[in-house]
Amino acid sequence: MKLEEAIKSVNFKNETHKAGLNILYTAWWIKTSMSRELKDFGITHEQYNVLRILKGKSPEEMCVKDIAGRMIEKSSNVPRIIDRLVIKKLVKRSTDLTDKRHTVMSLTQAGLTILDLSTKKINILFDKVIEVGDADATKLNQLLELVRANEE
Amino acid sequence: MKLEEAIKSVNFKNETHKAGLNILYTAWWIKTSMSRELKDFGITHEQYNVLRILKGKSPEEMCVKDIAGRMIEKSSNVPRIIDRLVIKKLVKRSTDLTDKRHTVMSLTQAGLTILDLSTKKINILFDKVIEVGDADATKLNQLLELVRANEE
DNA sequence: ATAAACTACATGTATATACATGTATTAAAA
DNA sequence: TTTTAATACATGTATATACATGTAGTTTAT
Repeated sequence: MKLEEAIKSVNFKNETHKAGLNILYTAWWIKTSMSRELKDFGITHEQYNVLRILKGKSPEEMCVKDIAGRMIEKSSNVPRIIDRLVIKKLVKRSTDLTDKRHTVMSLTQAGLTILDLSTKKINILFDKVIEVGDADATKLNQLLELVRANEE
Repeated sequence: MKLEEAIKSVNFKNETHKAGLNILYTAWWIKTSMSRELKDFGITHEQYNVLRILKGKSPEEMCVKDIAGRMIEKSSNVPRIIDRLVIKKLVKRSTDLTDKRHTVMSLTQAGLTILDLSTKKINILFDKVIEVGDADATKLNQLLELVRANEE
């Protein structure tokens, strides 16, 4: 669906304003698509993101700060997302004994299984549904970096 | 900041996967930038969005469904966002007498003032901070439509 | 060695997201 | 006309976002 239909608006101030809204809408679209795939596994896309980050360093343990630094949405409340993963026994949490301020996390076997299964679905989403082609994806990445070039 | 630094990741499955994460991260960046500008006015970017939508039809009143249909994030809970705008007296809410299922909203004078002032700040964000140029913005819009082309 | 500052995390509050369910009103069907 | 279905919205619950504050543990400075 074209942006114009999606938000029932035709008069954008200019192409840059439209691009801003288009990025916000497309991000919502991607998140919704991801959530739909993850629903069967009983995890949210934020919880999936944490599992994925943990696997990146696995079998090494990671502390909250390290995980937070890898989150896409920087204002995520990582301790609380982990609370839910611990309840579902997908993540193990313990205190680092060399520095007791650190809480360290690692995937459980169940967490690894859920992650592998759900990643298959997410990969289909990114490879089959989002069909932009390599050259266009590269161009898109360049343009998005340009959008954020003037860091606040 | 490059995506790689922002999420401390270098191994993306492919350019399309990277583009997906890049869209999510850039959307977070834009929302955060908007929220910072809106903070002085005591409104969130979702509340700003509703005010902007109301102005689009002003002085005509709009019902919840019409507003919801114009929201960027389709799963927004419009009645509750409006609750907060009504408390701040930025929006007036009443029941449509021709169909009492409809709740109709319109901007108050205060709402209009807040909207005009905050829009000045938001426009600076989109015109000065997000400096992509018209041709690049047009290309970006094309590529984002391509990302969403396979509607689920 | 003790106080002060810093760090990492937990927790609290307000708002938003995502989705399910309840309720009043209107329209349609039997 | 009475029942049934549909519509529009309000409300409830779990989770997440955004941000402030509290607290335990560690480091630094005196």
